[in-house]
Amino acid sequence: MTDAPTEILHATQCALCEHGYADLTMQDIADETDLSKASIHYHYDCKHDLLLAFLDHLYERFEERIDDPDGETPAERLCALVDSIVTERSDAPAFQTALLEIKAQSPYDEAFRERLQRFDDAYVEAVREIVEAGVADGSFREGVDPDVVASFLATFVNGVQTRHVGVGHPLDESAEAVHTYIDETLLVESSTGNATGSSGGVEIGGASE
Amino acid sequence: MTDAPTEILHATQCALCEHGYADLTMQDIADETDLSKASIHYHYDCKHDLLLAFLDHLYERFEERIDDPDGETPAERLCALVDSIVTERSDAPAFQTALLEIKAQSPYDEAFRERLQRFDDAYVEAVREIVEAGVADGSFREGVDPDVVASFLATFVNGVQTRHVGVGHPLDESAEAVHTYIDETLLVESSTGNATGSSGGVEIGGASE
DNA sequence: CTTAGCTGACTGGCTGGTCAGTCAAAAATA
DNA sequence: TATTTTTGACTGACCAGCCAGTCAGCTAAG
Repeated sequence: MTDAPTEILHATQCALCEHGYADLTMQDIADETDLSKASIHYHYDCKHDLLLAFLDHLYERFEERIDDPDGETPAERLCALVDSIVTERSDAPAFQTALLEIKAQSPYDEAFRERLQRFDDAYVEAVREIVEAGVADGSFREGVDPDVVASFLATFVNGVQTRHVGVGHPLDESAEAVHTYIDETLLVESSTGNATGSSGGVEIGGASE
Repeated sequence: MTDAPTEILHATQCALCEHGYADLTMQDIADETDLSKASIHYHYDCKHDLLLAFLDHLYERFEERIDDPDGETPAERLCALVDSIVTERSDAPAFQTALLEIKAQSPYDEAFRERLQRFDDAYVEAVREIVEAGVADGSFREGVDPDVVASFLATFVNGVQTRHVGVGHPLDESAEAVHTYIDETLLVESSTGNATGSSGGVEIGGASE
């Protein structure tokens, strides 16, 4: 049994997946717990505070997830880092949608923006370090600028999520596109081998749920 | 003076910029017109119908805008097409935000999704044609697949908007990143000359007075 | 007894949508 | 032409439902 505040944060995630951010009510969250709506107000002063706490909670898990991605070579690690966001997870689709809703609210909310900035900064930095390692290591081209590539990939990954949520563009197609980008633009061209040890031969048209 | 329905659509855009999608009320829209809230219900049965009509209205302007972009060479035209969405305009930031809010609602609304799909399809197709022309024309590498590149750029452009709205990532930096991508990945490497002249662009919802 | 945790019942504000009725202009009628 | 009727555009007032947040009070543990 976890303590109430943590249980509420967990319930918030469930409720977000089921109802989305826009339609999220305190009652929805309460319904995912053994507590009443009033109890949630006992632990978190207002809805806004709860959401901020939730984002902070989420960031901690995010940080762990992107820290030290799987893979031997920088190319593999870079792909793993991209996939960690792009690849579909069990509860992902609905949750990604809710996150995009929150992103879209960030201009109206300084505190949200600040939190999202942390996610972005952490991700860009993680990518940058790997690219930097790849260049030092000799597996990436000499010309590549880690800062530029990191920002480019971060932007692209944002696009993957948005386009997936917005028009249902399949994630695996996007994933393959990034892998191709990494192989062709970043890697020094030795053999045509792709160090991209990702899902072999994914093709277009996977009907995503 | 325009007719009432058109005036209401215009008012919808203004209200969206001022209040965002999430906080948009029928009263907000009415306040941007000489009409009352009830009058808007006279012309559009419900809020949802009005929003759909607004998206249709927007699509018409979007189609015209991306049709036949400025530029002599395919590379120039491609950059113009990218810039037409990426480049900032006076009232753009707020409106881009509202559009992202709508995108984030698309999973909950079949009709929205259908409209957004049209935007995406039209844009991808416009890019594809230009890339195809570039390959035929010899200015782009032989290996490039117009479909893949078009989808890649469409995804990236989505990311540009999302990252701009979500964490305030500067648009011009993104624009430069795409230009670099086009120069280095698409263009056959003759002289390092970049045909990439960034032009004053337009985008999804240029509010014409 | 005190207090932390919790709750049902309630409130106040907001918002989409309705409705009876106003009004001017077009259409019909004499 | 003069008068009446119809109709399209519009409106203020109102309603029903929803939801964040409040509060007095309950209970069990220390």
